[in-house]
Formats: sequence, structure tokens, C-alpha cells
Amino acid sequence: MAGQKLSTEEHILQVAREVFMQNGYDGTSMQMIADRAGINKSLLHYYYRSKERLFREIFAKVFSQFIPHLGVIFMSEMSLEEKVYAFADRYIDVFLENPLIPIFVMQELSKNPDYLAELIKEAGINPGLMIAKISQMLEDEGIYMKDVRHFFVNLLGLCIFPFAARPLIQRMMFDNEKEAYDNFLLERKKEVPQLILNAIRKR
Amino acid sequence: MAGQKLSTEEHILQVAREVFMQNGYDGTSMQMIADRAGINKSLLHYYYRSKERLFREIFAKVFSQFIPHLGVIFMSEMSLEEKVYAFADRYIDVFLENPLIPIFVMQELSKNPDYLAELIKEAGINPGLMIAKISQMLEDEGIYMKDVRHFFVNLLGLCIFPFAARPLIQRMMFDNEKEAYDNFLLERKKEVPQLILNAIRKR
DNA sequence: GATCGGTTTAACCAAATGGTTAATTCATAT
DNA sequence: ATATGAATTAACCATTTGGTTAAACCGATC
Repeated sequence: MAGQKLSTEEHILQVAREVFMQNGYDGTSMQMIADRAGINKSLLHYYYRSKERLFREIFAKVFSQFIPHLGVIFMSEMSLEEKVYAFADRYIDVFLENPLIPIFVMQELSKNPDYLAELIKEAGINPGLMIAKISQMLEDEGIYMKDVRHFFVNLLGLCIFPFAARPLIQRMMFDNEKEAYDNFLLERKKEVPQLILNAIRKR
Repeated sequence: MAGQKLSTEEHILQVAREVFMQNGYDGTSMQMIADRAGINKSLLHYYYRSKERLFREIFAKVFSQFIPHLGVIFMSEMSLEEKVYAFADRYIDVFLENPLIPIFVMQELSKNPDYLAELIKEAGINPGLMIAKISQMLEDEGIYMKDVRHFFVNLLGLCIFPFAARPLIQRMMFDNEKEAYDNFLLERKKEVPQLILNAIRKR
């Protein structure tokens, strides 16, 4: 197939990632991965001792593909406005390239929430600090907000939800036309920040 | 257990609903359901011929627990403002009572998107009509919007995402304290409409 | 109290599951 | 060429999977 010059180990990881993301942990069997990778099932256990181990490695990688941006952008020295635009731009791009991430992560995280703690620390982001920082920025601009966390959840929700609910929304509102919906998602790079910033500025 | 005076058939449905919602289709075995219902596995097949059939019946019910509100609220004769408030109120209530719905529906829908079409029609909602109606209302109020569908996706995302991403957000931003997060979700009944309406009114 | 229909169960089935073991292939260094 | 160690496979294992079959149970009707 597209085995290129990847080491077998890397190739497995790549294939397993696809299969796991498409079918979830429970919906994936070691045999499926072996078949799609064109190898013997035992080889999976040779490189990654168990299904769980293989999955964890993949999940951690997927997680680190989008979470760190959060910290980078919001701990940066950009203005609030710049941060919001940067965030929407970054996240929508990432998910356009990896559309399965949102559902996959939510799905698995909801089954195994304990696992999350280590991943967050590993990603080197400190939510408390982030919240404090944005809180300070808002105060500096004379904007009052009951709870800054609404700001974050709003931003996250507006960017991520359209990907997670894609099957539903694309069908209901876009005649199931992929291109149309992709375009719609791109529009949101501006739509979302405008909505968020507009609401913050006035009151 | 809490078998009360439910017919066995209803009891099974109730237990199966819980198990399926918690573990997803793939993560659930007929044996699990039978055990949790305190019955023999064969009895499941007696009432519902297969796992698939049992699941479909449940999924349809779950789906119809929140989707019809969409149509009812937005096809009503309320003002736009009232509709937005009504929507947030309704949906946040429904999901506070059934927190697993969002992830469950997204998860299964992403694996089996074709199944969706019939469900939407069954629910008696016509997205195209809804969009047209809100479009008209906005126009009447002299508000211009590139694409009204952003309005819907925004509203849906702001209300639903906090439930779907609960494991992540509650841990990252709320020290994993359930009550605090529940309270936060309640606040959003006003927070979300304010955000949406504020952005629409001014420009 | 026999019988009848619906309900519930035990026993069973082939296939698939995650995982192990031991043998084989294969490239490389000697 | 041969010995060596890693890479790869075939064969196997116990358990679980969704599903079937036939028998047992059980309350009502005759």
C-alpha cells in the first residue's frame, strides 16, 4: 500500500491511528489493524504489548495534536483580539485536516476520564494560569465578566462543535454536501471571533 | 432491583438504554444488559430479535428526546429573542437530566450517519423551513447575516458542547467538581442567549 | 387437573476476541 | 557459510461474542 519508507513500527502506528479514530477503542479489533496494515496480528503484540498500550500511545499523540495550542496561544503576548482570531484559525485548521479528532477524543475521554489528568500536565498547559491571565486582560480593558470560563467554553464550543456534530448538521442543513460544509467551517474562522469579540466589547 | 411495576419488556429497554448510553454500541454486550437487568440473555432476543434492533429502538427514542424541540421552538410564533431563550432553557434542561445524550448521539451518528435521514423526518422537523423562517425574521428586524446557518450552529454549539466535552472541561477548569460545573451549565441558560442576541443586534 | 399461550431459562453453537508460544524468515556481522 | 539477533509468522489458547434451540415454567381457561 502506501507503506513508503516508514519503519514497520511507524506504519503500524499510522494505520492503527486511522482505525482507532474511525471506530473507537471498542469498535476496533487487533485483527482489523493487522489486516489494514498488511501484517500478522502477532506483530502488533511484538511492537506494542497490548491493545491498550497501542491505543494509549495513539491517543496521547492525538491529544497533543491540538491541546498544546491552547496554552501557546493564550499564554502568548498577543492582544485578546489577536488571541481569539489565532485560536479560531488554528483549531479550525487542525480539525479540517483531522476531522475525526473531536468525536474521537470526546468519546474515549468520556469512557476513561481519569486518564486525562496526566495528559494535561504532559501537554504543559496550566488552565488556572490561563484563566487568570485572560481574566486580567479583560479587567485591563474594563470589561466585566461574571465568570471568564464562559469565555473559554464559548470559544471552544463554537470552534469544535461543528466538527463533532458534523454528521448531523451537514445532513440537516447542507444537503449532506461535504464541500459546502467545509466552506462553511472555513467561514467560521472569522464568524466565531466576531461573535465572541462583539459580545465582549459592548454590554 | 428497581424493577417496580414495569413490564419486563419496558424494564429491559430502560436498562439497555443506560448501558448503551454509557458504553456505546460497540462497548456494550448483550450479556452486560442481561446481567444488569437480572434476566437471561435469551430473553433479550425474545423481545428484541437482535442487538441491532434493540439498539435502534433505543437510539430512536433518545434522539426524539431532544430533536423535536428544535422544530417546536423555532417554528413557533415567539419573537426571535424568546426563541433563543426558550431554546437554551429547554436544551440545557434536557441535557442536565440526560448528560450522556450528546456524546452518545454524536458517537453513534458518526459511525452510522446514513441512519440519520429517517430519524429527522420521523421527528417531523424540516430544517430548510426553519432556516427560511429565521432568515425572514432577521430580515424583518433589519439584521443582515451572511448565512443564517451560523446562527443555528452557534446556538447549538454553545448549548451542547459543554455537555459533550464535560470530562475535559470539568477537569481542566473546575477541579473536577461536579456541582460547580452543573451550576456553570445553569448559568449558561442566560449567558448563551445574551451572547447570541448581543452579537445579532449590533454590528 | 389438563391444556394452552406466553415467558423464562439452560445448553449449545460458530465465529471472533486479545493474547501467547514456538518456530521460521531474514539481514548482517563474522 | 554460518552464527546471531531481530523481525515475522502460523498455530494455538481460553474467553467472549451475538445468536439459536429446546425444554421448563407459569398463570389463565376449560
